[in-house]
Amino acid sequence: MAFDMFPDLKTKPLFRNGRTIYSCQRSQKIFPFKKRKFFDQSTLPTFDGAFHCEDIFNSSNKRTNGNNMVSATESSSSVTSQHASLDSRDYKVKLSIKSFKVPELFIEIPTTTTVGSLKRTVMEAITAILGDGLHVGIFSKERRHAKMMLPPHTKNPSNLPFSAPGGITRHTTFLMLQAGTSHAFSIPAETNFNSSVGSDLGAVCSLAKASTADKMSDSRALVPVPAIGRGELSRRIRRPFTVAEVEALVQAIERLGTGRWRDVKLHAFDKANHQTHIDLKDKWKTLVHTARISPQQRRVELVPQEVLDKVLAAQAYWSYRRQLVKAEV
DNA sequence: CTTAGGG
DNA sequence: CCCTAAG
Repeated sequence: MAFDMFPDLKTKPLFRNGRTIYSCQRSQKIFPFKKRKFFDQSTLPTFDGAFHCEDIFNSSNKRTNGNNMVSATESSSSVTSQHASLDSRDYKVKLSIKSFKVPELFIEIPTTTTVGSLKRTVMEAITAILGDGLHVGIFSKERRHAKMMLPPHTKNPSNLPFSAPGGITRHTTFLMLQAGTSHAFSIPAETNFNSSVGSDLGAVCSLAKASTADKMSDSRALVPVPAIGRGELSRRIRRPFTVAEVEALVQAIERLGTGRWRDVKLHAFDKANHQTHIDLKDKWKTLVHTARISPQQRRVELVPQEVLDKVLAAQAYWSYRRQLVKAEV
């Protein structure tokens, strides 16, 4: 069986199964990535840095000609191919590729790399190598570890290197290549540990973040990627609200109500805090939503239930007041 | 520039 | 978080 890294684009798509097709629509914007859910739906149950795919030609389609030959790369990957039937007319193929690796890919990554820019950087590097013939998409799956498995008595683990109340955010970036057939490889990517603490007062101060992203500082740059020159496309780095910030927000809303986000920002948050009044508004929106859904539907309990109760109460109160005001007019 | 909502 | 129509 012939192996070809990137089969002809004109050949029939190998994976017609809806669950194994990864279409990378890059019609408008490549980012933001909101496909996270895509991976969470157990789409890739065995995707632990490895790649797995399979396709079985329906036995009814017996007269399959050679165009549907299964092809895959053999570069440092283990491929297992098995014919379900010895009958040549009954052409069934089950292909499984695990541990697909791309050797020798060095990418310069600036020390201040964020997950977002890292995806962009990798994207550009890949496209630079492969050219325009392939569609390249990068998806990231992130996990949040709210519980750091600390001893019960360790209330405030401020002695730990990275002990953000919200836990450590871990990112894993997957690269999906598509060209008739789907190849994929993954790279572990970790950057940006955000750390911030809030005081007991209303004001919230943010500490300098600890960045650990210069692991590749001395890596050979196979593909020179401009570290700058794409500022317009970059997003702000994602900095999840800490519990302290949420509490400060809730207190401010209780006092000022919803709809005065600028004041909320001014009163409850330190001037230097990175969260803008828009962020506060957005956060309140998600807080209300979180408070309304059942605890089971929430992911890791970042915000204490007690605080969420206050959210609901405040939201109900100010929502009611708004109705009154509107009615009086 | 701030709000308010959808993206 | 971003984008933006409306105040």
